[in-house]
Amino acid sequence: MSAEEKPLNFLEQLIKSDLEAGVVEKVVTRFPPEPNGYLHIGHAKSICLNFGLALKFNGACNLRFDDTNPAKEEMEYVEAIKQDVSWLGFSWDGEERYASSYFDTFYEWAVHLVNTGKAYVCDLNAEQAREYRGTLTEAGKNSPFRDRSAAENLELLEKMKAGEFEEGAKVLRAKIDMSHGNINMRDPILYRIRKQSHHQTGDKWCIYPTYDFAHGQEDAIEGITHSICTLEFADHRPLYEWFIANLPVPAKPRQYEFGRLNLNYTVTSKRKLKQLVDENYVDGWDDPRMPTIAGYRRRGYTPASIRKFCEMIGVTKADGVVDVAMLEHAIRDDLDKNAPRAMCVLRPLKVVLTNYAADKSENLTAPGHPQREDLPERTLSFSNEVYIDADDFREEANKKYKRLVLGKRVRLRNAYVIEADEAIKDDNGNIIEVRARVIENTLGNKPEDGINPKGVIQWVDAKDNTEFEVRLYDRLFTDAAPDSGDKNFLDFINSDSLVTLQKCYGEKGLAAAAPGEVFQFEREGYFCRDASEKTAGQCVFNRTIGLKDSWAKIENK
RNA sequence: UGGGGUGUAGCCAAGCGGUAAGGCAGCGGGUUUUGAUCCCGUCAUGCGAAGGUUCGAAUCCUUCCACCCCAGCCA
Repeated sequence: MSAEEKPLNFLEQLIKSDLEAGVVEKVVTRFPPEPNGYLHIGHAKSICLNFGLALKFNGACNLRFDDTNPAKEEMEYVEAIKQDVSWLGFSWDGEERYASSYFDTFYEWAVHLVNTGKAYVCDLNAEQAREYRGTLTEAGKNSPFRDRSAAENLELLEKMKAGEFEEGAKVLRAKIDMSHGNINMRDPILYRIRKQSHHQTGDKWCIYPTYDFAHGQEDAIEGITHSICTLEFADHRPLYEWFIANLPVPAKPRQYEFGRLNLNYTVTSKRKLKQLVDENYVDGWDDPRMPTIAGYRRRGYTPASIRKFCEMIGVTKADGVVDVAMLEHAIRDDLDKNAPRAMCVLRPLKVVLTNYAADKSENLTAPGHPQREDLPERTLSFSNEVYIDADDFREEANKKYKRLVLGKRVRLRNAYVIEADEAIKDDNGNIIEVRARVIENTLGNKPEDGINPKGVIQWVDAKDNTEFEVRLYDRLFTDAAPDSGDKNFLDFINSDSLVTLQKCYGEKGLAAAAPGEVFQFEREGYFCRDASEKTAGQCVFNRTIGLKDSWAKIENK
């Protein structure tokens, strides 16, 4: 289905009709992360949505840090977030924005609410406030401080701002309705006292606005037309609208909600991801097993594959769980089309070719990609000793096994057909070497005797190759829903999620692989030269994803 | 017993009163010097359930059921 045939999602339909009806002249969206952690695949969905909408409808999308809580936020995260959004391929409109740069305006607007009798300073502590708030089914009751005069409220607010009260001693609240069915409307908190310095504003403030008192106003200031957030904020929409209606804001943005992404076998909660990092279950936010943008990048996922995935899953208000196989399909599809091919032997088994001169060697050529003539050919060296994968040889096997078997033939990919004569074993009976013969004139030709090999395997010259480390990654969790119900996600960490293989042999051209470059190691999968500083000076390849393996299904039957 | 939201195949998802798109996964087959890719075929008499309106309902109405979110001075 072409792009123009693809049906519009509900937000695209909405924007299209808003544009046609003249409700807005130009669509402006925003991606508003809080800089309290690294971006993950769920954020990628939001990024693709917000930036994608702007692109599709010729609008603009801002990057805005929703930095209203200095206790949790750090500069490290704002830098990482900027890098990740850029890496995904999007450009925000102008400079990045910060909620904190509007703090003066927010304060003026708080004063405005106080002056219009719509906000008051409340002395209830957190516990008391909870009691007064009521429950989901019972109305709350008015705070005893609800009826302070505007003058008194103003004086107290100024003292809060001046740092004259301790944290938690007072808050500024909107005066709405303590019996409202929507708890967000029961006199929500606008400002709290936090005597902490902020990564952007330093020590200028000791009171900070809450999300509710900030978000819609940020949108209004920036001229956001469609403020898109996840479903759990739908309950906040009436409050969002209340502020827009009761404040002298320069525009009237509208909030819309969509269903956040859930992926099976994956945890996407910043808190839990942070725990995995802090407690060393993984090697940092960019560990290739992490569902973070940084993790996928290090793993070898391409920006295009992540964008494709986000397009595939769609945007709706239904909260479902997407099969991680969809993400895997997206990256396989991209890499199959674009990654240059190479050969690598993960578990080397030496094969000595007894009828090939021991002092001879030759250079063979192989296509860079079976379907892409634009990718350069590569040169493979060949000699009388090659490595093949230990899994590709058996002393005996049934007809389904299409690799090297004693007395049988196999094609060495891009090279000759060989026939195995003998398996050499050590004292424990382990096969340590195979002796085989090259079948004459089979480079590019079938055997002249008509006995064709059943299969093709990869190999590497044992005398001229590149040696490196390979890290095989698998899903981080063994359970499809590791954080559902009362489960503890840490109980389901896959102990085999990282298998490190030393002394893997790849064709010699791989020595020139650039950090971050991805190859298909034929018959194995896609592998990315690690680009992390953690492995600087070493040659390490991370497995992005294996090839689809129908043999595994046959074998496991 | 409150408020908000959602139910279309194993999963994601079109559908907007005219007779169930597409993708992922699966299954069967073909091509192949990658057990990959690619190609072909297959996969909902059924749209949470029951009633109703209509010539005609996944779409409209009624009732019911299930699931998700909300009682941070987090976002």
